[in-house]
Amino acid sequence: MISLKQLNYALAIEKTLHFKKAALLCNVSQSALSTAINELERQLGITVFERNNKQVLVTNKGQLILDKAKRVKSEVDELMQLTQDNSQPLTNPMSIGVIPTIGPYLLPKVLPAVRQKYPNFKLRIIEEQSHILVDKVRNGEIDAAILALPYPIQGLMNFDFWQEDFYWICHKDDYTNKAQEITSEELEIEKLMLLKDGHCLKDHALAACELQAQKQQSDFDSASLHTLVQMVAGKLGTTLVPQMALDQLIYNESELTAVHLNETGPHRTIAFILRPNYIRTDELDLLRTIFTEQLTKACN
Amino acid sequence: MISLKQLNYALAIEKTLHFKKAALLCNVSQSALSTAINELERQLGITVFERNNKQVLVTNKGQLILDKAKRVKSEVDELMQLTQDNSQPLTNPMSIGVIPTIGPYLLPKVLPAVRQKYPNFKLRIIEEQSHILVDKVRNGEIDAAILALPYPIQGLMNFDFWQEDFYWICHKDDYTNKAQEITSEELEIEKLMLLKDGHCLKDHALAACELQAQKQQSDFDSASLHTLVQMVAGKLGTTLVPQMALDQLIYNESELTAVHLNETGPHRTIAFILRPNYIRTDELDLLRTIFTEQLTKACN
DNA sequence: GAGCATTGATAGGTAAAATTGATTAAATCG
DNA sequence: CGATTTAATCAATTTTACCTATCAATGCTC
Repeated sequence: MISLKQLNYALAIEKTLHFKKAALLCNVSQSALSTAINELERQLGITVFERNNKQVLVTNKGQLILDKAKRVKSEVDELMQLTQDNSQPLTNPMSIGVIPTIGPYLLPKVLPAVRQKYPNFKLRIIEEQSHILVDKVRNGEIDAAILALPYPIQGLMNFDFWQEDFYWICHKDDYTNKAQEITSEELEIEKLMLLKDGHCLKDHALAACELQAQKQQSDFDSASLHTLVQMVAGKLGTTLVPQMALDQLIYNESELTAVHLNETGPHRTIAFILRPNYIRTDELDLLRTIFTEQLTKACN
Repeated sequence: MISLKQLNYALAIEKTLHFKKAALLCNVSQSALSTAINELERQLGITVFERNNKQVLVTNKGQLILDKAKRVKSEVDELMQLTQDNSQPLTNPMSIGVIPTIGPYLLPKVLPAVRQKYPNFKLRIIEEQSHILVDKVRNGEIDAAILALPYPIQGLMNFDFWQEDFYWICHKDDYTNKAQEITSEELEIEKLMLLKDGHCLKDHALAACELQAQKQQSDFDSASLHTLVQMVAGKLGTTLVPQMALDQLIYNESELTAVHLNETGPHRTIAFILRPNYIRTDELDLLRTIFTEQLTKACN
C-alpha cells in the first residue's frame, strides 16, 4: 500500500522539479526522499519522474498520479479539519481564489466587514485567471474561487452573490452626446479596447454587446483594467468595465465619462465556485451574505 | 500526519465493530490494530470509537471521519488504477449499482451484448434503492449507479441512456373497453396498487399521473413489481409498470392487459449516475452506447 | 581536456516505529 | 464466584525510515 508520505514527497518534487529542494521543503534528507520516490514508483509500477543528474521531468502518467495525489491530499486535509471545533464559524483559515477583474474591486469593499465580524478569520487570497482557479478548486488546493459567470465549471457548484452590468468608459472630449445610456450599436467597436485573451471579462463584455471577438482593437490587449482606463484617459480608445470597478477606476479621473451599457443584463454574475462535496459550505454562505450586503451598500 | 493504514484499520473496525475481527480482516494482530487506532485518535484529537470490553460504538464525529476516510480510500484506489493499462477499455473490473425496478428488466436485455463484446469485463452489480446507491457513488464504494430520473443527485453527474413510459396493467375481465391508450383520469385511482415508499418508481408513476400520494391503494404496498402484477392477475387491483418490464411481467399471463398510459412523457429517464471527477467516464460511455442499442432492439 | 560543481542514487549505521505474542484488567454471563 | 470475552498494555523483535557520507554521471569553466 502506498503512503501519504510518498505522495507528499512526490508533490514536493513536482513543485520544485528538484530532489534536494523538495527534500528541504519536506524537512527530510535528499536520500530519504529519493528512496521514498523509488519505492513509490516500484509500488505503482510506473515511472513518475524522468530524472537524471541534471533535470527532473514529470511523465505523462506521472502527471495523472500527481493530480490524483493532490486530490487525495485535499481529502485528507478535509478529514483533519473535521476534527476541529467548528462551533464558531470562520475561525479556521480558508484559501479563496479570485480573478483579477474582481479581486481589486470586490475585496476592498467587503473584507473590512469580514474582518470586523470575524477578527480571527485568516483568509488567504490567490489571484489567478478563471481556468487556473477552477483547476485549483477541483484538486482541493483552494477552498473556493470567486469567478464571473457564465463560465464552464463542469462538476463544480456555484453560489451566486452579485450581478452587475458593464459601463462604457470614454474620454469626455469624445462624448459630446450626454446621454446616460449607450447601446452596443452606438459605441464604436473599432475604438474598443479589452483585456488580453484568457480574461473572462473580455468574453463577458463581448457577449453583453453580442459581438464576436476580433472586431475590437486587438493591438492594445491589456493585462489590467487599470491600464486600459489609463489608455482611455490618453485618448487611445474606449473600454468597458464592470460596475464594481467604477469608483476606483474613474474617481479622480475628471476627463473620463462612464456610461451604462444598455444591453440586456445582468452582464456578469459573481459567484463562489466550490466542490460539490465541500464541507464548509455554511461558512461560505456566511461570506456570501456579507459580500452581498457590502456590495449593495457600495454599489447602489 | 495520519496514515492510510490507520484509516484502513478504522474502516475495518467500522465494518466489524470488533477489534479482533477487524485485525483478522487486516491481517495484523489485534494489538497492532489497537495501538494504531489509539494513535489515530490521539493525532485527530477525538474519540472515533467508544469502546469497552464488551462493545464498540462509532461516535458522531467518528462517523464523519469514517465517511471521509472511505472517500480518501476510494481516491487512493483510483490513483492505483491510473497505473493500470487502460488501453483496452472495459477490462478492469467495475461495480455498478442498480435499483430494483430497473435491474431485473434492464440487465437481461443488455448484459449478453456486453459479455459478447468485452468477454474479460468483470461487472459487479449491486441492487439497492436510489438513496443508498447515491451514497455509495458519493463515497466511491461503487463506480456508478443506474437510476431512474428525476431524482435528487446533488453534486453528481448523470449520463442518460433511455427514456420510457409507463403502462397500466389490469385484468382483461376488468377492461371491456379495448382502447390502446388510457389517461390517468380514466384509470380508477382507488384500485391502483404501487410499490412501497422508498421506491422511486412509485413517485414517478404518481408524477406521470399528476397525482399526490395516498389516493391509491396503500394496503397493498408491495416490494416488487412482480408481486404487484401477480396481485393484478388475482383481480386485487391494477398497477403501472415501466415499458422495459412488460415482456417479463406480462408474457404468459394471458389474463392481463397492458395499456399505454397516455400522459405527457417520457415518464422516466434511465441514467448512469457518477462522481463529476470520475476517471472511467469513457468506459461508462461505451456501456451507455451498448445499453441504448440493446434496449432499442428489445423495446421497440 | 582537466578541474570543479551539481545532481540523483546508494551504502552503512542508527534511531524510531510497527508488529507480535503474551499478559492483564474489566465486564458479562451462567 | 469461576469461565469467558474483549480491548488495552507490556516486552521483545522485526521492519522501516532516516541521516551522513560517498559515489557516479553530467555539464560547465577555463
